[in-house]
Amino acid sequence: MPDALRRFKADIFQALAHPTRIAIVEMLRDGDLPEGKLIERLGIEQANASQHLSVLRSKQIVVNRKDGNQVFYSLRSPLLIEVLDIMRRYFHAQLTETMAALGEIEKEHGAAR
Amino acid sequence: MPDALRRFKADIFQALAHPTRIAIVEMLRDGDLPEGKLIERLGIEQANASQHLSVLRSKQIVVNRKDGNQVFYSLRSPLLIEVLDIMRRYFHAQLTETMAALGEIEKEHGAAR
DNA sequence: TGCCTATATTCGAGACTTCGAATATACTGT
DNA sequence: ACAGTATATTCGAAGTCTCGAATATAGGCA
Repeated sequence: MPDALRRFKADIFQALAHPTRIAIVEMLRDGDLPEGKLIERLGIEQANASQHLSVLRSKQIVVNRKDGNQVFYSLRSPLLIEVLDIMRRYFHAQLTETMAALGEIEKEHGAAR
Repeated sequence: MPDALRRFKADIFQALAHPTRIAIVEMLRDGDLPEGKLIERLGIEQANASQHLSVLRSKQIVVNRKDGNQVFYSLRSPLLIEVLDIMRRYFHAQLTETMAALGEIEKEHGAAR
C-alpha cells in the first residue's frame, strides 16, 4: 500500500481522535445542524466548538453552508458513520473478551482453593 | 451514546493516528510477525518500532507472544482491518470527488470564454 | 448607522507525541 | 560465565494539540 494512503488514513484518524469531534460526527449522522445546536448539545465553549469544527473542515470530514445568521454543518460521507459503527462493535467485543478473561481468572482461583 | 464509548473510540483513533502504526496493523493482517520482521520492512529504528508497538499494545490493538529470542505480534481483532478497508474506500471516494470538482471548474472556465 | 446574535480566529499556557541516543533486559549458544 | 542477538525502557529536545480568554467578522434588524 502506498505511503500516501497511510498518511491519509493517519490524518483522518487524527481528526477523529477526540471525544468532542466524535460526538459532532455522530450528531450529524442524520442530517445537518447549525453550530449553535451543536454547542448547546455538547455543552462546551463556543470557541472550542469552532476550533473542533475547523479541524473537521480542514480534513474535509464536514462541510458547511451559510444560512443567514447561522452556519450549518453536515457530514461529507456516510463511510465515516460506518467506521464509527464498527468501532462500537469493536468496543463491545473488547468488553465481552475482558469480562470472559476475568471470569477465567476467578474460576482458576476458585479451583486452586 | 455514552461518553465512555466516545472516549474509547477516540483512544483507538489516536492509537491509529500514525502512518507507521497503520503500516504495522496492515502488516499483521494475514498473521503474526516477529518485531524484527516489522522493523526490517518498515525501515525504522528498533527503538522507534518498540515504541509504536507499545502504543498499540497499551490500547490492546495488538497482542504479543514470546518465542525464544523473539516477540511475535498479532492483531487482536479483524474489525480494525475492516476499518482500514473502509478508509481505503473513503480515500478513493474523496479522490474521485476532488477530481470531479476540478473538472467542473475547468468546464466553467471554458464556458466563460 | 448602531446593536445584537452567530461564528471564526488569535494567543499563550499546559499537556501530550515523536524521534534517536543511550541503556536495560532477556534469551541463546558456546 | 560470556558474547551475541532481539526487544524494551528512559531521557530530552522539538513539535503538536487543547483549552478558555479575548478579539474579529458577518448577518439581521431597528
